[in-house]
Amino acid sequence: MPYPPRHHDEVRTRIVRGAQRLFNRRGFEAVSIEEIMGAAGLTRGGFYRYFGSKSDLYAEAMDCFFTNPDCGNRWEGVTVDPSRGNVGAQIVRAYLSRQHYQDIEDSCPMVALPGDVARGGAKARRAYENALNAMIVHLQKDAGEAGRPDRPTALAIAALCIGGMVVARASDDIGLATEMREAAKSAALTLGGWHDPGA
Amino acid sequence: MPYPPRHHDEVRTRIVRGAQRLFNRRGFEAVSIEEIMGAAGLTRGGFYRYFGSKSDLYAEAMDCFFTNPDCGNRWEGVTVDPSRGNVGAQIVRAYLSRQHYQDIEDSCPMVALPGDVARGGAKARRAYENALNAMIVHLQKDAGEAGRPDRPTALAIAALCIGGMVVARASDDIGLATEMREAAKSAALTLGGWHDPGA
DNA sequence: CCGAAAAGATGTTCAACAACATCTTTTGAG
DNA sequence: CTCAAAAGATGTTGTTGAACATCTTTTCGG
Repeated sequence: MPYPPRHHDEVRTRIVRGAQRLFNRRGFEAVSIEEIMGAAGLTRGGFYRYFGSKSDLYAEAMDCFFTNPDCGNRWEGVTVDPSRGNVGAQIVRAYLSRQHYQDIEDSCPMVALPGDVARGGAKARRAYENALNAMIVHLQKDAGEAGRPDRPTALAIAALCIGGMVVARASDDIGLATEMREAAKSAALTLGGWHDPGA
Repeated sequence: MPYPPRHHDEVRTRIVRGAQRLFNRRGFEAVSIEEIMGAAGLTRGGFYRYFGSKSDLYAEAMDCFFTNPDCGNRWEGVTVDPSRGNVGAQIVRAYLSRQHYQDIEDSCPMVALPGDVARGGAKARRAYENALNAMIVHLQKDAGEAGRPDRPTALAIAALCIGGMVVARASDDIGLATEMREAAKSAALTLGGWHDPGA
């Protein structure tokens, strides 16, 4: 069997990675299979050797750094370092950072795609849910002395992170968008019991 | 000039109303002009007598009950009554209600369309921003003795309302969705200084 | 170095859509 | 009652898409 067994997986992840960026930027409907394959350096024909349909790929594009450690969502220098403790606060700051706000293509899919997902099939919604659950787990993994937030609090923090960014991205005035990010960040840090050293 | 001058406006709002529902359910791209006009009882031809393009209509479909009192977003019996005081708490409860969660078509566009808007033109983003600003104003219109929330708090409450609902809608498990709505509701009420009488 | 299988490129089909042009109907003003 | 303007219906065009079939190229095992 020609081609090393790695090759198929390599190309496959290359397709998914490119598709993530395209979906993040333009949404599910507006992206064509031809573009997706083009981003991976291929032409449309081979697509169905890797995925049963566009929707199938979509669900896989929901992978984010909460579910997949090496997914590479780092948002320009904003990193989350588990060894530094207080993971929850780190996540909040990274999530609502200016970098994440600007970096549409490498955005967390939970921010960029919730509308499409809500309208999509169960498979996409399950993938979204996975990412969300993973985020909750991370938010509760607080190693600091502040104590872990309970589950309802962790859910509210997630809502603030995702909601704050969604709203900021949908606003035209960058001033309002910034205000929203900061307000959500501050509220989330307070909720978590993590002190808020301003911007 | 035949046709009473009212007629044009009547048909126009009929088109917008129908388009809102269609956009809420299926998003911008997936809805065709033919469907929009069909929902208004017309055929596609007349569309361009009312709107310059599909995008123009889209911006108008962002109208919600924060910007337009008689927009009719009432979510099945869940009403906001300014005379009953504590408007902020009423908004939070209505916004994160089961009814609003289920009533996709009559949903607040800020929940249903932020993704499309973020990807769309400046006109749509300005319309979204209008709705958001109007919501903030209402959230600060607290008439109770609890005192008005300050602006950052109002922004955070809005993020919780919109974000909580967005995430709930994108999740597959209705249990998680409910949990999220309740957690966001509780956190928002606490933030506002309004007591939280549970579900 | 050969050939089979995997990978990828190209072709086809059918359907949908936006935008606009043009034709037909409706309506109230005079 | 008439007619012109507004409203609405229908036709046209050019484009794009998903899905799948089929052809060509690449690659590595023997």
